[in-house]
Amino acid sequence: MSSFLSRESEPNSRTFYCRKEKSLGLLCSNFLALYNHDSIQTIGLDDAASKLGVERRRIYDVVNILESIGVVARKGKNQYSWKGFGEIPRALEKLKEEALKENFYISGCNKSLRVLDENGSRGSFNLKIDGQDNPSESSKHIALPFGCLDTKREKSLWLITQNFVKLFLCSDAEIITLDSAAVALLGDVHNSTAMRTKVRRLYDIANVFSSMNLIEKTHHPESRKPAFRWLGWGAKLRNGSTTALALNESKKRMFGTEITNHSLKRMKANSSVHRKLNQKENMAMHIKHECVENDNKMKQHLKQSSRGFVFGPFTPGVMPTGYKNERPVGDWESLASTYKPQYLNQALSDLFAHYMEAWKSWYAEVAGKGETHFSP
DNA sequence: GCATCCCGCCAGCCG
DNA sequence: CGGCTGGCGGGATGC
Repeated sequence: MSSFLSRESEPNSRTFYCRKEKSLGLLCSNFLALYNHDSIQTIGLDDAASKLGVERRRIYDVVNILESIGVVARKGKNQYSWKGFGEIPRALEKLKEEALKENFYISGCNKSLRVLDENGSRGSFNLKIDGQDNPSESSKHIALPFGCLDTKREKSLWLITQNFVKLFLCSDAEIITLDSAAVALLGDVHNSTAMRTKVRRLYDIANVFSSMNLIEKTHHPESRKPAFRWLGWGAKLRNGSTTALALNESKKRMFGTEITNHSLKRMKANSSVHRKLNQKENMAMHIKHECVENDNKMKQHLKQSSRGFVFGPFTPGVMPTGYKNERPVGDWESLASTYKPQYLNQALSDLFAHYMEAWKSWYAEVAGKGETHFSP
């Protein structure tokens, strides 16, 4: 049953490793929330890693994927610049164009996915992302001598991501399984090791894309196999109320709560308690908390989060003026009070309240940004 | 069991 | 040589 609830005994001596809490998708959401501000110009990888409470290695993953759709751009060593979501449509457009030029196509939705290039030597596409407002940076991504370009680049997360997107963009079938994508991007179905590796990467990519609601997980109609459906970027923005990020805002894991992540290895027990909510307790619009580590500390952090403590993406410093305006957040309040009682304990409810608050300010900002500016 | 995919080793590259 | 990058796949977790 509630096997996840580790409430009982040692309130402070055991922890459970919770994988979800550390997913790339969540990390991505947090990353985006943290840097999605006009004021953000440069993103330092170290900064990101420490603010989000993860190893630098993970930041590379996120950043590489984001870069492939234009959200960030590599500036130099250790530095990326924030381009913003506005770049996404452009980047997608560009990818689509490229895909068409490259004879990038797939046929059918579940089988015989195929990617071709002019010479039949798969993978030697001529991909470049930037272009528009990234003049001299064009080659920055590949700081490699020409010789080893293909091999290295061919396998980069960046390229895989772009090709993955192309698959969707050039496909009528909106649903693609990772296996078929892997086959398409690899060509060599016989190399099972390579396949496995490719699929692993695709999972990573799918994760962050899911967190941005660029794609969504489903099942293939016939094969019943797990698969992904392309949602694209435009749809959600128009939808007014929900943005990809908005949905995920609430899933914040506790990146930024220094105590965890870095040292918390799976299997390893340390001094934190951790709870997981029942799935049923999700509130409407997909908001759900995942695992909550370290209730007590968490609680404290939440309380003081309006002071100096860096609560991941919700750092006060990042959201300077609180709510710029009162927009359609009213319902959130009622929703909040509606759902709050369901939470098991005070900490969670606090946490929830915090989320609501953070979400509101975030929402206000985004809403204000999208259309008319209320305050300059 | 199989689908997922975190984690960190370690190999290139760069300054 | 040390630091930055990031491919890669072992093996734990989730369902």
